[in-house]
Amino acid sequence: MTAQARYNGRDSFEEWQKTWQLEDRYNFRTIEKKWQKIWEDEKTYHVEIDRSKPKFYALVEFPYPSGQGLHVGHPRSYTALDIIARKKRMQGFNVLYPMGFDSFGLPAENYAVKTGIHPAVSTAQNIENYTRQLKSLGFSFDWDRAVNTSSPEYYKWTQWMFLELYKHGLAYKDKIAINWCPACKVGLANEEVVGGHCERCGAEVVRKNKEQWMIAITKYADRLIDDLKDLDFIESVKTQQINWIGRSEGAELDFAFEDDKLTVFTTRPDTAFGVTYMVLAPEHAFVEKYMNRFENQAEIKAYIEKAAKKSDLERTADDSKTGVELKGVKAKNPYTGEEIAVFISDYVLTGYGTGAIMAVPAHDSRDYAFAKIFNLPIVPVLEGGDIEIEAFEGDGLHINSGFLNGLNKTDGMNKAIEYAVQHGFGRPKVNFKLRDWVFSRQRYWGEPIPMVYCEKCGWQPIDEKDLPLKLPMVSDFLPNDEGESPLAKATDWVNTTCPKCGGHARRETDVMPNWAGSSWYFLRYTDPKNDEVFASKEALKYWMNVDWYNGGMEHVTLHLLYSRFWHKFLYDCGYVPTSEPYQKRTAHGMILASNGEKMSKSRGNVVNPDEIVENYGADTFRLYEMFIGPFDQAASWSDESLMGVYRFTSKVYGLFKKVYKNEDVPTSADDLRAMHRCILDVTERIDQMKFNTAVSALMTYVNYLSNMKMIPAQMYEVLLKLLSPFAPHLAEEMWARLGYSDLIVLQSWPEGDKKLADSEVVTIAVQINGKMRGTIECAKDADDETVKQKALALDNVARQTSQSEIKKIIVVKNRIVNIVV
RNA sequence: GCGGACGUGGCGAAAUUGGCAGACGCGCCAGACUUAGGAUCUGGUGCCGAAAGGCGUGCGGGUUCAAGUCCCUCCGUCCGCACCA
Repeated sequence: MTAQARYNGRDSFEEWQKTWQLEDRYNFRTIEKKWQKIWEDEKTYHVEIDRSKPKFYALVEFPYPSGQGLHVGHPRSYTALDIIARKKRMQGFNVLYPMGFDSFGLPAENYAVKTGIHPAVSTAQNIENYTRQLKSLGFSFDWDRAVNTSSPEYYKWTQWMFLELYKHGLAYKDKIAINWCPACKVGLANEEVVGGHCERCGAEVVRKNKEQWMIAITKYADRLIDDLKDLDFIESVKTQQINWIGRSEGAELDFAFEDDKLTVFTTRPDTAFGVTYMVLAPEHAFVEKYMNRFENQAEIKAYIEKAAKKSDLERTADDSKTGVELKGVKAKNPYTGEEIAVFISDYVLTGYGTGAIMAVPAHDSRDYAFAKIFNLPIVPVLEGGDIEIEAFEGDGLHINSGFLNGLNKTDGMNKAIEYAVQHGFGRPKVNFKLRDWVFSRQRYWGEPIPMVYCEKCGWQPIDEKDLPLKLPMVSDFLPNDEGESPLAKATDWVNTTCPKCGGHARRETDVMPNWAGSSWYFLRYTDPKNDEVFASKEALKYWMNVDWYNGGMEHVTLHLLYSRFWHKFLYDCGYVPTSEPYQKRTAHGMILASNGEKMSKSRGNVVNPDEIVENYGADTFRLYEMFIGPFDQAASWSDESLMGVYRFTSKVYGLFKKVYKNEDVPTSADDLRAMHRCILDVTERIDQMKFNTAVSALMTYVNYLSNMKMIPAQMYEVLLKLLSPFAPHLAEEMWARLGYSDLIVLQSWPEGDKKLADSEVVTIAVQINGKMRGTIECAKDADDETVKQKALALDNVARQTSQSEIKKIIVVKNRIVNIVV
């Protein structure tokens, strides 16, 4: 149908008006369901590779389908990228905007323990419920591409990728002290320990030695930092990644210790002349090895035992330093030849550097605190600071430092390392806080690790053709106190044959962590049904990278780091075409309850999205979440503000009565200005994620239209197009009522004209000595002299300038005149 | 302790990045129409003041013709990390 068709055969406004009997209220319940069905039936948002168009891949973090259903926080992110996706579509891009479910995880398993309902059953129900809720909000997801990490078709490839990691030597088994949650009975990655407590249940985490599958993410540490510089990530995300990886450049130095070498890592080799003692972590190998040489063995053993019992939290919560001297032994400073005392103390960590330090109390606050307690010498080797008060950690010129004297920090460091290398007792060294990724979980509801253990052949990967290795059905989901996975009880499944020798072997009973499936899901979206490969080269080449990825700040250290690593590994193997998965990453703020607290079931302040959709409609809900405040900041829910947006949608609906054909195109300069201003503002603000002010711009425009007697059709059509990414159902409905038979979401995005958007007459503020005294109306870009004369002619100005001398007049074009007297 | 973000009406917030502070919305006040329903419409609304006018962006200072915006000191809030040598 063409534009002409819409007023067919009618020539008076009144007559035209009669053709649409508007209900008094905007009936969103019927309207929204109607359009959702049409979009679904017509597969409006389904995409395929189309080389005639530029592609755009918009991604949001897929949810864990919890039993509580969708949280009002989820749609904030989904709506934001839905708006971006819809706008890009209207701008001619081939847009991939997919959704799926990260469906392995602890809650489903805990629920199973409590109720006996199998995780597979509850997960399927929850996914169904989430899908219904998401569809009720009118997102433009391509549902044909939905993925589900707990389906065998999906985790087949997660397992396959694990095998690739194993074959490339990046997955290995190691007995290490892991973070153990005694309540969940599960090993946790460092990333899952928050302030010494289990991220999930809050119980205090203890250390426990266990054999675990590890992934050598540290091999990628440098690249994970360095490659950030070419990415369009918000600064806070980059900073968090960098801090988490924690690169420190320094040196390793060997100190003579008995007839052995005691190696330390330091970032300040320049302060080596100020070393007055050394400290080992209580777990350091030398303590055990040389125990019989120490004079105070009983005291040392008692200290080690005490330290072992302390959790990390206890160790760090108490920053008063404790320790024991290893009496009877000395170390030798390689720079000075001086003999120094050696201590053990739990302020030195076993897992970082070499587990031993050289202590420079004059220039390190921790060493300083320790030296004060144990009355050890404090020798300053840099000028500046006062060691009577505190350690001096700043820069200065070296003193008491032999050949380093007179050098500053940087020069001193270079020289000190150079000297150590020449004399064979040291070398430059880079250390990272990042540890290898603990990849085993003693749990049921996760991807089985496709490895078997044979007495003869050791750990063996299962054959690729046997993938997926399906998770067996069990009915008892409790791990035992030894921390063995529930899978250990499925003996039929556990006992198998060795792929190498054919003899008896046992399957790995630990499963993968939740982070595994989410490390590559964005790749699967490009080709979700493929059962030959995880995604075809063609699909990956066309769709990757993700152009814009939005998610929560809570995932920017863990998930983002893991998935970047995982992707880089696949890139190195030649399976994906790009070395980074996400070109742009943004983050949204949380939605809090009205009192500013987090929403939670226990607090009873949870807002249910279903109720909002039922009572106000999806469009109002979407608009409200965008209007609530700056997108990247936390915002509190408010029912009253929601009403304001509801009024707005009703107004848009009501305006239809005034749309009239004889005024098809706006002619007055004011009308044109209002329209083009709105186009430019909304367009720009969507790109910048300033959704709250984009909605404001729409409101301003609607207020303008409300004040018109009749609305030229084009002005209303532009409103609908600009509104359609935010409130797609309403826009679609009114578009259809205008007489169009094709969908508004397939129309092209309006072009704003900057010239028409600007006024020919500008209001210029007039100031005297920086204080506002009045305003004048001038033609746009009027020359300074005209503006000056007009300003001076103002009553208010004339009165004040007559009494004093004008020193200077500053004219800022189209903005302001400031008269200095 | 370290790192980051931030502090603007009664409230959520805007401010073209140095140029009329408070757009837009909530709430509130007044009026209209109605008085069966979170109603709708019109106008007003930073503070003090009857008015002229004055004062206003956490506090104090500075730069500038001009500061919410830039610089320095302090205070406060939130979020990360937390003995990483």
